[in-house]
Amino acid sequence: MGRPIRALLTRERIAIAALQVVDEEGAGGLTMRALAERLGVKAASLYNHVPSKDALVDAVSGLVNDEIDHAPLGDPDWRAGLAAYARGYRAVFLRHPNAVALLARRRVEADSALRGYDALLALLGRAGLGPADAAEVAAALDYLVLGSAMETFTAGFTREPAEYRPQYPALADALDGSFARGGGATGLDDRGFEFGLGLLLDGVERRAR
Amino acid sequence: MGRPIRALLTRERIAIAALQVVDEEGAGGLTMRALAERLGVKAASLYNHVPSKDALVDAVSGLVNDEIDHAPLGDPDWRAGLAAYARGYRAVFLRHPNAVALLARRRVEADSALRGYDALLALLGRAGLGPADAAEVAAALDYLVLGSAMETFTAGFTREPAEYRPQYPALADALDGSFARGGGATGLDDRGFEFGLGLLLDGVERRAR
DNA sequence: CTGATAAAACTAACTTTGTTAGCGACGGCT
DNA sequence: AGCCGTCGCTAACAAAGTTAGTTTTATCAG
Repeated sequence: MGRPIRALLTRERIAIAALQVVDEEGAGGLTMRALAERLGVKAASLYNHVPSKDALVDAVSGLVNDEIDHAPLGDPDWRAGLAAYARGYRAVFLRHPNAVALLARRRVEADSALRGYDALLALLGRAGLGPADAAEVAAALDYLVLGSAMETFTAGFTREPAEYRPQYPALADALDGSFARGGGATGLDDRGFEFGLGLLLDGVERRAR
Repeated sequence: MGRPIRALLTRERIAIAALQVVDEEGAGGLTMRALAERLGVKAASLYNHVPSKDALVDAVSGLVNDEIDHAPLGDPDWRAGLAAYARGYRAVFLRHPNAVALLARRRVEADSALRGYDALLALLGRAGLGPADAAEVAAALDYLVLGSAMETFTAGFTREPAEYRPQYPALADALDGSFARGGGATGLDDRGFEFGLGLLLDGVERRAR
């Protein structure tokens, strides 16, 4: 075919398509050939724009991270800002559940990620925390968000609550009681996250004095 | 070679070796051929004991989960028991950092895992929580433990604090301040986890009334 | 305008890895 | 003793990441 009149690919277009594949078919569905086909191209052509699949995954990781909105961290009301930031942060991961596994163990080298942490720590400083305390709170917040995005909790209980009752009565009670509050399985995940977030916000307030 | 006098392999021995490989060389190093070589055997022989690599990963996942000690959940002092359980839970993941990614998105079907959740929820009931509240606390605890095991927080900051200062002053302050408390990067991770755990325990106590 | 160079697509092929098929020696049951 | 199932082996396939080399075309210096 030779070089086309107009370039068919871009590093960015490739990354976007890759994220689509991951979202639609899971991380396992992301193969260079499948990705190429979606872009109307052959697999080898991707290597004119991306050095390796590993680098491609990094680019996808960057795309997802860029969806995180850091603006709430500038809110003068630190409590509202922190809550909004944490919820938005989590929402991004929930929008790309299949990508979480890809992102989790990657290094944070991107400038935007570092700026996000800097803004988060600055907000905690404004809330009245010393630097070392702020670091611990930021870590705990990170754990809560990331953990809730991995969502092993309700994802693990695939059967009906009643089926658990004979062997695991406390588990069945908990699932029944939680479902009664509405929202089904995601409702429980959401409330678990909100519970943790509320504790964190209160904890910041208490430690700030 | 033909059948050996004494069977060389067992499903269990294979899983143990697989976990060793993952621990030593990362999840990417786990190939059927590498695993077979470690066991003094050829790759195809593994399939006499394990139906697929996916099933093997499940077995590895089970091994790690079995390391979690559920005994503290029986402690009559629920607060001490819950803290010990959470720390032990997290310690297992920290002992197998490369395995976390394998475990995270797997279904919880194993009996031991369900029994663990049942015991956890029963403990929360003894602490005075209703079933729905207990479910939320259990979820939040899961998020904290899992998130802290994934450890993206300090793992992301590979440079010296001073190098961050020009662009990210609040981040540099936080790292400096945290390192002053000792323990280096893991110290920060530990304290972040302990901070979250303390909040959770206090939150349970408050909600129990 | 022309020609050299680099970009960007392609085809073909190599390597690694999961997996299957079929062979053969050996233990254990009838 | 004889059969059968076990269990390791060799050989090979298919899928997937990657590389080499070809071809066409944009770009830019002169």
